[in-house]
Amino acid sequence: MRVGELSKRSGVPIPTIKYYLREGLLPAGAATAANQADYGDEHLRRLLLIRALIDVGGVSVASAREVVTALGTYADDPLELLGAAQSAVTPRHRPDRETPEWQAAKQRVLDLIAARGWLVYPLSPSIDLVADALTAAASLGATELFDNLGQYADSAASLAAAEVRTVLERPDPAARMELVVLGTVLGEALFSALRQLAHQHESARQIGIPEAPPQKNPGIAQ
Amino acid sequence: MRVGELSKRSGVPIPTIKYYLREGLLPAGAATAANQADYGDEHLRRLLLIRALIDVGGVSVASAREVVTALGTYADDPLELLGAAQSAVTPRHRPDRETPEWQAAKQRVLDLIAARGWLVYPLSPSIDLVADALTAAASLGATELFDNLGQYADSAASLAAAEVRTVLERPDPAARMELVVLGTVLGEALFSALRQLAHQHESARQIGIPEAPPQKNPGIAQ
DNA sequence: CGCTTCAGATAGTTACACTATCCACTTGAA
DNA sequence: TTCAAGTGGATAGTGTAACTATCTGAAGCG
Repeated sequence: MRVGELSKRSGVPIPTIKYYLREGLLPAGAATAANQADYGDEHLRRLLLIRALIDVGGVSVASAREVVTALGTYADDPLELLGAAQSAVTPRHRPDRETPEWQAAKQRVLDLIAARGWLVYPLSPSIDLVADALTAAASLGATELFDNLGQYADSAASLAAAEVRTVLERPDPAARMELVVLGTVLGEALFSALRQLAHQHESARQIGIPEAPPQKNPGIAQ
Repeated sequence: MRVGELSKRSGVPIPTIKYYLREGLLPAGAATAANQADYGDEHLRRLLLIRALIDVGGVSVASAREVVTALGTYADDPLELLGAAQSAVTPRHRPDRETPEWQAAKQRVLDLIAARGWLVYPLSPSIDLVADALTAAASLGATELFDNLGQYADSAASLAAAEVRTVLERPDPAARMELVVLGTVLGEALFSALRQLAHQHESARQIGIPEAPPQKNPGIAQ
């Protein structure tokens, strides 16, 4: 197929496809003439993956490129791919990490990891992100928010266990690697939205519903 | 205090503080002369909140403004504030939501909500975000990732229940409202980082550790 | 008195993610 | 066979976001 059809089938505008080609997110098609190229189903699939990362996962174009590059580079090493996908998705940090408060928060995270016997890369940026959140909460006097850090860790662990199990059930290795990436990125988007809905429900339940919702058709679901 | 000290105590550069003042994220100080103003602890606190939202929560400046505005507007209505904070944090959507596949995904989400008796705003953007993730996974043939959507919902519910309980334990209403916002934004950042760590652990455990990690000092924690 | 700092205003910068044109070819239906 | 529509590749332009820099005239302060 040529760009026009690729565009129609993926829903991505032609100029954007060209942009992704330039940026190296999408491999070039097979050239059939000086100004003609042929794209296959793998291009369509790659394009859908890119759009899932960018639109649903909120990943930047640069990070998406790193992810798809890692998909090629670590085609047989799920652990490396997971690390690459995670660090690509991890935002650039701004917080000040030199303060003693931050160091204490990081130590708390390391203790949590050690207490649970978690096997993680000690240099993983995720550790610092947890410390960032703890430090920010503490600086605003909201330490009680994360008093039960253990419960967060337990929930995370049980979700992760189920996801990894699902991924490993895939027989085809190439498809399995794609699932690693999708689980990392889409799983986060999905869970965070579900968490918001659960917040709404629990707030309404524990506070009571003081007044009718402000929208048209104001009924509460179920 | 004057800007210089506000800057030193918060770690935010003076030009950035001025920018936040211009953009209405930070209220102006009390004017003491034509070109002098006085800032208090509430300005410092507000500044720390803004930086927590932006740096740790990854919220845009525009969304941060909406959140702090909502903090003032809904000073006595936690449910409204929660809704405002959630929609401020929710990213703008790109995916195509007109396809029958997406409609089916949305129906699945609505069924899940109904089955659990969750009390949520039927028009909440979070519902659409869940449908987006489901649709993206389906378009790439990864439906098995979210076969156990129920488990995600259960985890989200138990986390949310604990957080809402923590927030309601705060006696001071103003401080409680700040906790609503912090719980929404920081809680997400924290959980998503913990989830990544849990993924590392579970992957290593279920796959086995094929080789030494690539970093210097390559030991695995604990 | 003189050096620093300040508030407020305006203008400039960098990064990002596209989007638009242009050109010299192909393609494919009439 | 013709010729509009489409194409690959290159280059340039757009709009937004989040700062960052500079300027001006007026305090603050030792």
